[in-house]
Amino acid sequence: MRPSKRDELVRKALTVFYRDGFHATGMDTLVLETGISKTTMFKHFRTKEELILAVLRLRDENFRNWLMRRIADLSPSPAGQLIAVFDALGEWFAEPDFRGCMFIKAAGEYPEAGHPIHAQSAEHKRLLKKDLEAMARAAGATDPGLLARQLLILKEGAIVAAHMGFDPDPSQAAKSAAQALLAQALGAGAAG
Amino acid sequence: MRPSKRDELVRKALTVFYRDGFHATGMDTLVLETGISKTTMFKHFRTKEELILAVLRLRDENFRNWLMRRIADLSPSPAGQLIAVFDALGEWFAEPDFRGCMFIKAAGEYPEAGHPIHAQSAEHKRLLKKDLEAMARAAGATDPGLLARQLLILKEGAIVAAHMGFDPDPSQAAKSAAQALLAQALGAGAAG
DNA sequence: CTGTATATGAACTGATCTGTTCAGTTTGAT
DNA sequence: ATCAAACTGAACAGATCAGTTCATATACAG
Repeated sequence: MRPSKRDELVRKALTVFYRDGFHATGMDTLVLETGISKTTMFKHFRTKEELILAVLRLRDENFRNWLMRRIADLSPSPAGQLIAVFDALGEWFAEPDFRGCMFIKAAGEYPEAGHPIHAQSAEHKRLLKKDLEAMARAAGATDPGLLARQLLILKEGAIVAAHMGFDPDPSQAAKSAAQALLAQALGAGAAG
Repeated sequence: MRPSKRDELVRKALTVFYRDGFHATGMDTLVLETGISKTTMFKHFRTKEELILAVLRLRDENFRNWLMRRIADLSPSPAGQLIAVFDALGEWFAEPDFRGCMFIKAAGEYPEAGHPIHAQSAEHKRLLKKDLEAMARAAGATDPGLLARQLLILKEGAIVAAHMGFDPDPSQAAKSAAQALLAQALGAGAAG
């Protein structure tokens, strides 16, 4: 348990960056909000960017683990789990501290594709797509790649809708769309 | 043509904010990139926030006008136009300066729902939803509100996918999903 | 030609930004 | 008890932040 201060910093910085944004959060703010000295911060991370990258790594791990475990709890079958994704999203959206997707926000604040923060955010989405595609294949979809892409697009759209508040129940709207797409992807295979 | 400098400022500031982000763009950068003096800027807008709001108003007008005209050119029927939305998106994604949705980014950088910039960004999406819902109603969808919400979620997801680059052809994936949803929304009406 | 509105550059405020330096303190293992 | 590693606060650097001030310049209408 040696590097506990580092983990504590990353964990607490995550909540501040998520709440206020990356550019809007200064290192002095992090000193106040984490109670960790600036000297220690810059001993563990040479730059703010490195800290952000560590935060995003933690977020990726936390989020994907949470989602996969949640949908496994909600449904035993791969097809059911693909739909349960949107029930899990609905639970997330209802949390009082929900502020949208940290990776979408990171990619927005660092908009160049080549920027490390942007690239790492995109990687999180690619990993999600791989997870969905494996489930779509296990469910017996005719084109698991396409279904995974469509469901991922629905997921990202629902998150944006929930954060910006222009849809009264984005997870439900996305879920009904996902059901139609899944039925089509399974039905076509059975019929062909 | 009296307030031409003001319009010029808003137009040029839009490209810089869109390219680099809001917090990342300082007023001195705008002086360099627009060639307009800081004194003039702060005569037209009392704060940076007011300038951003004007930029977002222009962006809303430009984008919605462009989208509606483009889909009207691509298809004569409401149902065809709902699908053409995703062809139009594909053209936008292919532009070299494409950097995602300015309103999603604005809402990300100003994450509090009550913030004027966040609220105005959300309003843009609500106006888009109204446009889509009118088209869905004209197309004869059983539940025009639901179809509009689903298509809007697909649109936002496709934009995120295009910006973050985790889908090889997001507009096509979203379009095929939209076709399935539209067919369901029209078919159910004909069958019932 | 004159008066008014608009635009300009440059300097300035005071705060905040990322990152550094340094001298001293806490911590934990041996 | 000792020693090294980790942590601390505070001051500092130099740049940049939003926004102001002021004296001057340009444009245009009567």
